[in-house]
Amino acid sequence: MKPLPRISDAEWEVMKVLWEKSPATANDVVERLRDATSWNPRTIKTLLNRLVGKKALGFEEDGRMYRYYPLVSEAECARAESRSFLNRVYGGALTPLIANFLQEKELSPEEIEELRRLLDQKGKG
Amino acid sequence: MKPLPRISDAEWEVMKVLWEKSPATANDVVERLRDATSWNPRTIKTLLNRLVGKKALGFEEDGRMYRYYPLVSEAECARAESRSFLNRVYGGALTPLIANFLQEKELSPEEIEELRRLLDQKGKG
DNA sequence: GACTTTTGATTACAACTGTAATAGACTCGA
DNA sequence: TCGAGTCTATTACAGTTGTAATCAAAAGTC
Repeated sequence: MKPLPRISDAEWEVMKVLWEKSPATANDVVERLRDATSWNPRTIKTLLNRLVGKKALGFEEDGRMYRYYPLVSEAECARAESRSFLNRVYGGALTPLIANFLQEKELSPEEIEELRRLLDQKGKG
Repeated sequence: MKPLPRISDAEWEVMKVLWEKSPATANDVVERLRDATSWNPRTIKTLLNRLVGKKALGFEEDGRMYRYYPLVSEAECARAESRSFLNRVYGGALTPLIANFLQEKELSPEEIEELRRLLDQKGKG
């Protein structure tokens, strides 16, 4: 298992864009972040650069532009982040985390049903 | 609602000790972290200091020693961290987060039962 | 009272982050 | 071919974090 790069908050936003659709040029990313953030395009370029440095992104040159794409999957990053978060805040215990979230978030009946299904499956396995 | 201080990873370890039992002197904290970490006592003093600066901890003087105690509760910090984590990694959606955790963590039948109970309650509410 | 020990306070310092600005290379239109 | 625009690369700079060392004050020891 390759060691995952540590992706910061701001960098994560950039990764999300590229996980959603890639490859994409810097300008594509800027465009797709325009609504969600108020970042200067320079800032986004910097983040792209750092992510390349961390080997979270790769790119192909296309003329003088780069087309960036993820080198790590969203799922594996999310898992890694989740683990470290769970350990840090809840000492690794899943139940209190979920209990806490359930308490404060509204869930649609469909979501509740979905989760119940997952639990059932877990109970059987 | 008072704004919560941002508590870093290392600082969180220190907070956990004080959430568990306080007030405690710096040396108490050092002692109680000896097993869990390999930090130099100086480092722990620094962290205590920073946490006081951030108003996450308060202290009473006891001679030339301080007795530290939390100014913010573990529950509120955990909630705040959870929210920001959920937003960052899962775009605020609870179901995928739980699904992800359920997938990779082992749960005892009791835990599953407990979670099912929580869900039922949620479904009714 | 002078010296050592102990405790918090101050200072250190590099890596990482957020947030850009500037520089250098390349391209395209005139 | 020359200037204007457009990319990426490099540099900037302050705040946070991890990880301590040093300083200064107080307190106990001889």
